[in-house]
Amino acid sequence: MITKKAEYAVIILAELASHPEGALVTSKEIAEKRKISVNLVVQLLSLLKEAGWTSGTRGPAGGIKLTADPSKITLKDVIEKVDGPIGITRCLFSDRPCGDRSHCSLRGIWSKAQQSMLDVLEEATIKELADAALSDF
Amino acid sequence: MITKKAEYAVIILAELASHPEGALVTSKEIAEKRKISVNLVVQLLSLLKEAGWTSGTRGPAGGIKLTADPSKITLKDVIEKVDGPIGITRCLFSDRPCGDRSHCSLRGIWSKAQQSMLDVLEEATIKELADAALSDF
DNA sequence: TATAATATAACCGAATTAGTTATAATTAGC
DNA sequence: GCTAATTATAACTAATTCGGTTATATTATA
Repeated sequence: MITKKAEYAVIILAELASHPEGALVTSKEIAEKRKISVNLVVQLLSLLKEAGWTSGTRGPAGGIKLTADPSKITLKDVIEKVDGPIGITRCLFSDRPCGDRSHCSLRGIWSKAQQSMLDVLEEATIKELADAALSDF
Repeated sequence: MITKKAEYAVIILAELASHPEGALVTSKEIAEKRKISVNLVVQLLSLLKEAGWTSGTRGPAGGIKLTADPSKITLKDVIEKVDGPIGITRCLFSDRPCGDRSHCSLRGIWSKAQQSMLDVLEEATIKELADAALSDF
């Protein structure tokens, strides 16, 4: 399952993307507005920074800003960064069919189902979400 | 994630469907052929029976047989029976957006991604799998 | 009556998840 | 320089889930 942390990370990025480019937003502001524990926001920002999507300035008047183009960050990217590789079944975490078989029909179905899901998550970007979110609140 | 138990259940049904209609197959045979612990096979058969897909005859010369049309059992059915309701995010287990909002764009994306996956799993049947599996071994 | 088989429930250790706590580093303003 | 605000990072924890086992009862054959 896609974890809540991954979902929060998406929300945090969308929140950042909804501010003017380069604007600094504090963890606390994000946490309060999106109703996420400040601790979690801070923890997740660490990952987002590592991925090269955000950068922070410390001290009073500090905050976080986006450093990547939100139209280039897909939901799949964010999920993989936070949760690690995506797999709807344990089978798909291996790079070959189990046992010593060369082919497995079931694996083919899992793979197709997962790819179908990933297609949607690869098409959806943080920017789209940030734009749409304006009408959500 | 789709659990191994759900995956095993699918395999067990496919194995049963690969035998002549009405033929009795023992848990032990299934377990050995598909490399699943006998205990697990037995445990899962209990669920499959509950779903109305199989029935067993006890005693020596007993076994399990399919009682449902394998072309009517979809992978989604099996997964839901074993794992319970499917949800790729926690959000989708609730029947409304979180908070007191009437709309949530992110939820819409999760929903679309999940449905896309379910479309594949709803289209795939035990019969198809059983037929294809002949070439897998 | 012994044995082979299904049926059902309870249990268990390990991993994962969601979230917290603790602590360090940096910077602005007084 | 000191204090407070803020990011940065790591370690920890309680609760849940997962994969699998164990135990016991029931049924049917020979």
